[in-house]
Amino acid sequence: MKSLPTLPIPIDILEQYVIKNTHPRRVVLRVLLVATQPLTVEDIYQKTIKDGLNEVTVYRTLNTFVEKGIVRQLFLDDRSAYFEYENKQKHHHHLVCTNCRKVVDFAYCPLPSLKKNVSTTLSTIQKHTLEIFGICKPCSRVA
Amino acid sequence: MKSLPTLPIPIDILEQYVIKNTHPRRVVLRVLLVATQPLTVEDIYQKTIKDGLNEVTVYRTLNTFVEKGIVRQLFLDDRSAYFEYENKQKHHHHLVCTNCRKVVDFAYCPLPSLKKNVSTTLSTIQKHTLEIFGICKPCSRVA
DNA sequence: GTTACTGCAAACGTTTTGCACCCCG
DNA sequence: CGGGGTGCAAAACGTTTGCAGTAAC
Repeated sequence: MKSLPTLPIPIDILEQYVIKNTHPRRVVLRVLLVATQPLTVEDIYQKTIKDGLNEVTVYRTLNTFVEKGIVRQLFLDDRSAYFEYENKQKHHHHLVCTNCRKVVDFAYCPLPSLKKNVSTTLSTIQKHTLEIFGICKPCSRVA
Repeated sequence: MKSLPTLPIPIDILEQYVIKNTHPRRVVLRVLLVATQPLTVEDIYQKTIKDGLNEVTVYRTLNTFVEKGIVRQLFLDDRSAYFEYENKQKHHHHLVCTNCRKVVDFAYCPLPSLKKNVSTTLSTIQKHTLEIFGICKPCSRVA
């Protein structure tokens, strides 16, 4: 039987990245830590209303986290941004069902084999995206 | 001396995709055909004002083109969408300079080697993104 | 005690919508 | 001539900003 991985503790993360340990930051971080897929600001805000958070504070908190490298911001063919806790241990990309919006992590990354080719144009690589969109198995059975 | 590739003619494309041949559509298509990199709606609108186009019409025209598969819509870590003429002959991805916003096409595509792996989750692949962001050589020399 | 964070209201840039008119096929 | 396309104004949406009050260190 596989043991569950221990989740990091919000306060420890805030301390580690040397940013003030405030209520909104602990709450947003907790939401992201337990999330099983990337969340929009609206998703996160809805889960934090009961803790008294303001939507603008969620935006500002997420921007701070992204700047500090605690959280990764993604764009999934939407008008809205998605956020996920940046787990440096397992870099990954995403498979997205365009029907039910379910997002599944995808371990393969092509970047290492591209670096040489890219370097003729870009002298520094900052980030990259690889997302694959389609219809997931459950959704294709229904349709 | 390399001969320039012949550009498709807007009217022919509109006919081929069976949509009404109107002034705004010909103008927007012409702009996309001669573009050397993906353009935002604002970019396109600016180039079509002199032809009397309305910004809303540019939006609607582009949405129609995307639905018909004439044009590809991309998201480049921005709040705004980018559009490029869908040249089915040469599928490609993008290298984006985060400093000067220059976008360069990138021929390599990892999808073929991923298909098998993806298929355990997605029964149909509709589209995919691969964009690499960094600092281009000219920009890195200045900084 | 300072500095940085938060909440509120208001502004912002991008995109969509409702409706009357117009033009392509 | 009918149905789809267009222009205009206005709304909707996601996100950012200014400012006064508050909390963390």
